[in-house]
Order: sequence, then C-alpha cells, then structure tokens
Amino acid sequence: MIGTAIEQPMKSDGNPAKAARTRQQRRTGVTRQKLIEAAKSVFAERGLDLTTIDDITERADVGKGTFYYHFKSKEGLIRLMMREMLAELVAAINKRCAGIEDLPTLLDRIIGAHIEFFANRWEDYVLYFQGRADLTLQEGYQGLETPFVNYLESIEELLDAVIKRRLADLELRRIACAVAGFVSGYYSFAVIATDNDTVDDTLRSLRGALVASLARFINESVSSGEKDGSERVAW
Amino acid sequence: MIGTAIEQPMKSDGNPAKAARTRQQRRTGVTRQKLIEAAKSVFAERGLDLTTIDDITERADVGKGTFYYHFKSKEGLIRLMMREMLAELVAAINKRCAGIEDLPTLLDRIIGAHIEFFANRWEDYVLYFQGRADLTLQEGYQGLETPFVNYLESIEELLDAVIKRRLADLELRRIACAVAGFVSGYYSFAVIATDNDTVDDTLRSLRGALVASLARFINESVSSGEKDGSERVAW
DNA sequence: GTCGTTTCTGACGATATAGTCGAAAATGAC
DNA sequence: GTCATTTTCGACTATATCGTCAGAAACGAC
Repeated sequence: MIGTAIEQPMKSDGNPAKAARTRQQRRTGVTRQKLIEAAKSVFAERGLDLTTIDDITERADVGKGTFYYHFKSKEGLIRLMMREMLAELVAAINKRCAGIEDLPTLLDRIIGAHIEFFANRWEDYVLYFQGRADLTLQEGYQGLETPFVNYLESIEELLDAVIKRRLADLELRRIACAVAGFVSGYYSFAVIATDNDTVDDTLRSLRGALVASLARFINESVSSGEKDGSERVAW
Repeated sequence: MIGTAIEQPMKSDGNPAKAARTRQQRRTGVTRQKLIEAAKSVFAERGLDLTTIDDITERADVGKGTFYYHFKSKEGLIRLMMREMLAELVAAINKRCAGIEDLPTLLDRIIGAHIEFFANRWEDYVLYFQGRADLTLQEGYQGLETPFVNYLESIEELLDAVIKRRLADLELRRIACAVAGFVSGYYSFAVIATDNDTVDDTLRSLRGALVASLARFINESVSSGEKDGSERVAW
C-alpha cells in the first residue's frame, strides 16, 4: 500500500502515545513531526497562505516528495494542525476546570487556561489567530469551522454544567464567543503595542475585570431569559 | 509625467472632496475607486494573500496594466486601504465621542462607534481583521503597524482627556488594546456561531457588560497607580 | 480638425509554485 | 546475505502570477 497521506492525528495505531514499536514507525513519526513543526514555524513567519510547500520541506530538511507522502496538501496539513492544536487547548481547559462549581471561578479558570496555554507557544497562538481570521473569509480553507466550533462547544459544556438555569443554545454560544473572543482579541492588539513580552502579565491583570464582565453578562442573560420564558428570538 | 503609482489617498489636489474639475480627473478617480472596491470585495472572499492582481483587475473590469498605473503593488494598495479604512473608523469614533465628560459614557460611545461602523460594512471588517492577523506575523505586509498604532493612539487620546489622573503611556495603551481587542474579538467568533446576521444585536447586548468591565479595569489601574506613585514597571 | 499628455490595455518574458513520478534508500522478515 | 515493503528523494511538467512595455485610446488645449 503506497501513500497514506490521510489526515490522521497519528498512525491509527490504537496505542496510547509515543511508543512506536518498530524503527520504521518511529522514523516515520519523526519525519512527520518534523514537517508539522517546520510548518508551524514558517506559518508564524509568513502566514498560512504565503507559506509554500518548499518552505516547509526545506525547513524540515526533507525532500519535497516526503511532504506529499505524509499529507495530501497544505490545506490538509492546516486542518490537521488546527484540529490538534485546538484539541490540546480544549484538553488544557478541561483539565484546569475539573470540579469547579461556581461561575466566576470557572470563568477565571477558562481564561487562565488560555493564557497559560499560549504563554510559551507563540507559534500556536499565531496559528489560532490566523485560523480565526480565515473564518471571516468566504473562500477560506475548508474544514476549519468544525474544530473551532468544537472548541466553542467544549466551553459551552463547562458553562452549562455550572449555570443553574438552562440557557438557550444561542445564548450559550454567545457567551462562549465572548470568552474566546475577549481573550484573544486583547492579545492580538497587545502584540503590536508592547515592546517586550509582558503581554502575558498584561492580560493576567485584565482577568479580574474580564471575569466580572462575563459574569455580569451571563447574569443578564439568565434574568432576561426568566422574564419571558419563551420569547428569546430577538433578545 | 508617466505613472504616478503613489499611495496617496487621492490626487493631492488640496480640494475638499469629490468634485474633480476635469473629465479626465473624474474618470481617473472612478477607475481608481473601482479598483479599490474590487480589491475590497475580493479580499473579503479570498483574503489578502491569495488575492491576485488579476482577480482585482478582472472584478474591476479594467486591464491589468491599469492596476500598476495606479498602485505600485498589492502591498501598496493594502497599505492605502488599511490607512483609509482606519482613518474613517477613527473619524467615526471621534465624531461620536465629542464633548463626552465621563468615562463610562465614553467607553460606551467608543464601542458603539465600532459596532455602527462595521454594521453594514462587512468587507471593511474583514479588512480590519485580516490586517490585525497580519500583524502577528514576523514577515507580514510592511507598513501596517503605523495605521493600527495611530488608531490605538486616537482611542488613547479620548480616554486620556476624560480620565482625571494621568496614566502612564503603557497603561493607556493597554486600555486602548482592551477596547479594540474586545470588540473585534467577540465579533470574530460570533461570525461562525450565528447563522443569520444578528451579530450586531448580539454584540450590542454585550455592550453594558463590556463598559462595566473596562471601567473597572481602568479604575483598578488608576488606584493601583495611586498606591505606589513611581513604581509601575512590573505592574 | 491637430497635437501633446494622460490614462488604459493586454500580450509577453521571467519567475515561482504545485503536485507527480520513477528511482533510490531504509527497513524488516527471512 | 536476499527480497518485498515502506519511506524518502528531487528532478520534472504544467500552471499561475508578477511586473513590464509598446502601443492604443481618451482627453484637453488649441
């Protein structure tokens, strides 16, 4: 069988983690990972669109054909990377938010998880932001909505478990958008505004205000929902 | 004299507005504007990077050479468009915020100005967001920082005029980042989250919470600044 | 109308990139 | 060692895009 080139997170080995049995599997995994990390690195420099396959293979120090052996196209690679990165982010958020009962603490943890996650992973942040920007386009990369929607949904689940009154789907989605949008929105401007890398500290200092804002927003949603139980179309 | 191709907002005519005296000047202005609007339209579909000169000239229904007669390159056009769009946004913000004395009202107006500005100008919003995303790259388009920094600075000026205690530059900048980042950050996620175009209503409903959050953030900055007058490096 | 200037045109050469493919290298089983 | 299989390689073709340029068309002055 020649040429897998499927977008699978790894050899669908079923095995837990990094331990690849044979030397060949190990070598393949290394090459694949080299390509992904090279891509991440170039993406953070030139952006998704202007990065060429040659850029990636040259930085990964492999032949061009090797890329196409592992991935169907640049778009396929982007899908894969976005999926994996957001899955990691979701995992970090969930880990950080296990067992929380009250809303303000949960919001603080969710925001904190974002900050910690991106703190030392600039390339992932660029990937995240470039992906979001791509979503605003009519003809962006295919299949990028799904991982982002999943990411929003996992935030919604956390919130839903803590908020007493049941919220409408649309309300929940709006709150999740607010959480995700606020964090990265501020981040994106802070980038051009501060010289050194005090960005994280800066964002951290905004946390309290953000949590208060979101808690208030959610409370308003809940109470406005209570006033007229059924009518929530126009808000 | 052949080939202007400079990035000027218009013929440096000195004249106020649209009234171009001669037919030739009018025709040139129309062509130029056709190109800009065609570019805006294609940018909103394919993004800045993947848009080709041919895309633009074809949509504008002019020959390819015409583009190079008016603009030096795609990058030059992007700079120009970004500058003009942000200048318009700043003008709208300033108009909406004239004579405001208290901080919460000012914040509300600034946010409101953003919402109103982008409400019926989807293509401009995409331009704005794509530009911001480009700022995260190491090798993005040249000369895009300046207009964005100017935009932040004009927000800072408004805030500085209202806040009693003088804030350090860095603090002001952070607050401006927060305002700009929050608004567009939420917007960007709401895009993929809601089917219809209730995005504006949604954002509007967040306004109160945002204003409260920012006011609190600013108050914290001010009071924390009062506690130790000189020490504000690490915050 | 003529004529000099400005504006527009699209074919063209140069270059860059995507994706393919046959061959080579590495691996593992024997 | 042999041999089949997996993985890697990079030259190659086809295509797309940039930016140029000589000339055409529109214009304004006369």
